[in-house]
Amino acid sequence: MTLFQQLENATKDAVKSIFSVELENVEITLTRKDQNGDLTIMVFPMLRHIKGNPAVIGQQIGTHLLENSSLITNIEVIKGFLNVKVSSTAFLTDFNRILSDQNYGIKEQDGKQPGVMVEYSSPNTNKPLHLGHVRNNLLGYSVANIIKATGRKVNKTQIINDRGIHICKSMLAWERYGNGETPESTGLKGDKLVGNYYVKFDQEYKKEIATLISDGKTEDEAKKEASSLIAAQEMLQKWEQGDADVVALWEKMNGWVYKGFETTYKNLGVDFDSLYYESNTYLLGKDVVQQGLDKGVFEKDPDGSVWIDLTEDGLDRKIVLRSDGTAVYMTQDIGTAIQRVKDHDINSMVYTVGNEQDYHFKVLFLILQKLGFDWAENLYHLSYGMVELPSGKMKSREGTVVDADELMEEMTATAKAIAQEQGKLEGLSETEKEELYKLIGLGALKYFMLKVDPKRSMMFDPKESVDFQGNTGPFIQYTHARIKSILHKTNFDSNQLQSATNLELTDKDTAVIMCLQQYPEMIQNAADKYSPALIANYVYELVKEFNSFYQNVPKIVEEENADLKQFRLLLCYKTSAVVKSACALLGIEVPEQM
RNA sequence: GGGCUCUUAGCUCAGCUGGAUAGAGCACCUCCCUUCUAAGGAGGCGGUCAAAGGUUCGAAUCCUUUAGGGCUCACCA
Repeated sequence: MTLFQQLENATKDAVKSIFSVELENVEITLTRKDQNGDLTIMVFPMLRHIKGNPAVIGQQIGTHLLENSSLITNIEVIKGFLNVKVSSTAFLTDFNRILSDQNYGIKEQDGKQPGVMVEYSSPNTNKPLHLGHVRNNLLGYSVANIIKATGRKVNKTQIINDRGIHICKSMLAWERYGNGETPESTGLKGDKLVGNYYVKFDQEYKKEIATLISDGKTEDEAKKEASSLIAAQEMLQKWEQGDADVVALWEKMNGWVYKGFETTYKNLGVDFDSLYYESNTYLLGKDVVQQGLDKGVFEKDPDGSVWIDLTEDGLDRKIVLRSDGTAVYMTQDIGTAIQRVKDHDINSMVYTVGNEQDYHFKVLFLILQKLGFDWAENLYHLSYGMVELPSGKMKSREGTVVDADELMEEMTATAKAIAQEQGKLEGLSETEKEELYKLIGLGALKYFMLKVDPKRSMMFDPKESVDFQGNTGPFIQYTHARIKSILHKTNFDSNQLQSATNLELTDKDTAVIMCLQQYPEMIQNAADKYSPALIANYVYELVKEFNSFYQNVPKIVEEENADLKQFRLLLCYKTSAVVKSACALLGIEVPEQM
């Protein structure tokens, strides 16, 4: 039981014996730093059940607590705030509770409840991954970790958009304008090579349009009649008919792309438990449409197209099947969702997709609910805002896209430059240094992306790259390394955990313990809100608290009071463990030294 | 035009279910490296929480309206 819970129970008992009132819950917060005390009991909310002056009530409760509980040693009432000073014994007991838990805050999977599927990344195979994918991947991966930490099974997945006219465009350009280049022959990453041909297609297509227009065609006509576009459309038809040559080319080029993506994912530190390909799923969902018609959820128009009318739910009328009987995006997503529940032991899904699709997912979830799937109420759209650049939005046509691979390289280079400039990391081997630069550069990038509330659009300035000071990944990594250094230099052995008793703890000591205490709650909170930002900002707070402690408390190593020294080393030990664990949830590695 | 969403310090962002005098970092100014790692710490400057109403003991937080930004309203995905 946490200190909060203990104090809550004690307060309930106090209220019961003084006022004969049973409170459902008591609101307790950390005491403001400029006030005396550690915890604050809110009296105001009790006024609904207890009539009287809040200050007087607070005083009565406080006095009762002092007399009947060993939890606190002092009280101070200001208006409706009852500030209490927690006894050292209570702190120590609580600290021991935290210490004894090896994986503090992380729950074991019980395997009883069905799992959660978390989808993220979901790239197209005609373009390399960019900054937007980076935010998507980091969010999805982190949320998966956080949900896992609450004890649920998680299946990470991505749906790969590997078919369609855009894929045929790069295939056509490779055939028509290339000389049989391969990743091997060019030394390019496969996704980059294919992406280049997608750009090439667009360039040639535009040239054709210009020529046609100068020949007297209108712009619309030119766009439709350009030979490269027509050829791409024919290629798509051939693909759908299973034409051997087209399929072989498609497989070859997609294979290059997957290899390239694999490298990017590996560098980014994300992975997947299952994969879905749109080429396998794009026909799914059509059978469900018939079920929906039978149930009266959908309606058929005279031209044969099928719709769902959501006007009563405040939404629009939405098509689910074209008049020619082919599937639309929505149909596929319905089918894929059902398929996933069949394929895996899950009853919940998280879709990490940009907020431009908010409406789509609202409709999708509503349709699945109306179709009567019991898991449909456990679907969540992890919607995130755009990543904006100082120059404005990213536009592939204007070449303002920030490439994921280049970005990671730049971050690593920045880490290297700063480290060398400041003479850090001396005494390490070259390979060790290079690994650390990468670890720090990526830590900076990840933390920067994750500390922002997912739903908000965020500003990313590649020029200034990312700061290494203040609320940043490297600061957190750095603090962890320092703690490790302390433990190392004092030959601290975590296997011989012994907590001292009867210590005079300073405010700095208790501040760190208080912060540590909130870790499990933060994880649960972050999982409920699908927000790694909560964890990120929590770690920062903890690390900041620790740094303040570290510089203002007499040097731990030279502490004369043996018990106090032991206690503070334990505090260091647990802080580093929690920092490491929280960073793991964010997908950020922490170094032992830096 | 309809719907969704965002607006907090010069800049980038926190602020968990409403709680005390709104918090960090960057930038700017003062201090602190013979000190377990200065990628650090202590302090200063900086706010009408977009605006106006409302709800109540109490509102950055909830409701309404307004302004501004973003997204979205395809037989595209």
